[in-house]
Amino acid sequence: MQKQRARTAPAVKTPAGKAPARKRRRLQRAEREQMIVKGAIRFFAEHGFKGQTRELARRLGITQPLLYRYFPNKNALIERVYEEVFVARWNPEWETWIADRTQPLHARLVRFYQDYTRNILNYEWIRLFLFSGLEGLEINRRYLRFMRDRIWSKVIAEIRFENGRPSLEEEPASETEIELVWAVIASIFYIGVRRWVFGLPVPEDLDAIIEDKVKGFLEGAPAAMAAPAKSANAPRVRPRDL
Amino acid sequence: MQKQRARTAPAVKTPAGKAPARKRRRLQRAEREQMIVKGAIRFFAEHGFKGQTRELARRLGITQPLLYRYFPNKNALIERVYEEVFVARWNPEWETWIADRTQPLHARLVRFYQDYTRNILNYEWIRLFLFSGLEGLEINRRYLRFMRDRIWSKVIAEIRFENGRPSLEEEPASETEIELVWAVIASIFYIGVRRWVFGLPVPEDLDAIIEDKVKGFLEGAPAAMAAPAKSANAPRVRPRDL
DNA sequence: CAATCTAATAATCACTTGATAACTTAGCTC
DNA sequence: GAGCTAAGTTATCAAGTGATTATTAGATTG
Repeated sequence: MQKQRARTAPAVKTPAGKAPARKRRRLQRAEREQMIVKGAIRFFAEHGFKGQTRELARRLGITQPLLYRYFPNKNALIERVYEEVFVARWNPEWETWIADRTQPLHARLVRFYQDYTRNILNYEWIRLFLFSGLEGLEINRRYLRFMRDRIWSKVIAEIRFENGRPSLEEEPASETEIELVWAVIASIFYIGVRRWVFGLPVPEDLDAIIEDKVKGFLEGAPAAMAAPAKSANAPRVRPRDL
Repeated sequence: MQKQRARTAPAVKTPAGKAPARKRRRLQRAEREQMIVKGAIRFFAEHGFKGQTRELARRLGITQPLLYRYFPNKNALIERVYEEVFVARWNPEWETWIADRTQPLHARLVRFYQDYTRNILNYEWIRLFLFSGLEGLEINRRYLRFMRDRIWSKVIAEIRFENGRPSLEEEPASETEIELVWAVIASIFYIGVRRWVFGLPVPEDLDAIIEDKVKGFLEGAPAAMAAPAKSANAPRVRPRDL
């Protein structure tokens, strides 16, 4: 709670020719909005969500209050950024591809992983995802849950099917299985972290890397999954502090 | 440049019994300093370096100006946090262990990687390292350079020696070699990211995982390194946007 | 080309936030 | 236990920062 000082109408009077008077460019509402969102995505990916609205406006070449004509507050703009990057870029066909049993599993997975990689392996996605994770934001958890429910479970189901093992309804996914499926994306994600967080050089031919990973995955995973999970049900401890 | 208003001495007069008057606990200078540093490490690991000094002070149970009796400004405190986490925790023996040819290479590497993992796989290190990377801070780059020069190069040198290949003086480390050495730590680091950034469960037995990774590394790396680097000298492109 | 609509700006508010200066007092010394 | 030293607090500054209000002006319409 903070006391609201009674706002006395300030009676603005332009001091007749003083400020540099920026040339005012008038855009269609939808067009300007899109421009703001696009700029905000880049801006927040660079500076995190604590980046300042004034600085964002400056980079967009507009005044800061204009942002508030398009979004009620800063948080609404941030929400929109998430929507645009994590939700709108989600390809619903991924689930279809993975489950399409007219194709060999290897081909399905390579197709999915390659397309998914194109989706997330860019400056904006990687950094925004990290920022949202570091702040413990709900969007981040939601995305990870979604990924697990929609993608990983399907991948596991298909591998089980391929190897004549029980369905997920009969036997829920083990930690080992989830772990193995995670590992593929993890290594791809980490390429992005190295590139856009640590500024390190990264390998060139992503498609080839993904094909390698999927190959290794399909060679090793089924056996590991079928095994009675030597450490899968072992207690999970915390390495150190907390 | 910002104009400095001439500070008129405000002649503070305590309003004789008004504030809740916190019980003042007086510590030795060194003791208080250590307490502040320790609290700051945790605090900045949670909130990033944009976390506010007032909030930090509140969590320490002290007043905010007291911080400025120990550090000239916020940045000095941040520098100290880095010093404490990234520099002071560096174990100079690591380099010795790796190069100690009285021991088998496998044992040396397992010993190093396990100890190094204990060093970095904790809430504070992982998150502070990410925050510093996201902000593009010099400490981050410096650490990575240091790691490459002091550790990776030695690991590569030892593997070369083990396999009767030319020394690093005769033939500088290839991208492939660096890539392979990186991969081991990368997968360990990523366990920390999953745990302390994304809040996901992680495998329990780190020592076993590391032993596996080192084993895999020593089985695969020498051959891959010796190969004429099929993609090592290939141009490195950027996946998408920038 | 004047009327009208609304995108865009200028001015400013209320609160935040790193930092400083003046004042207070815990606790040690003799 | 008076006096002193320095650890700690109170009050406050000035620039920063999200948000609001009143005004200006670019484009479209008839």
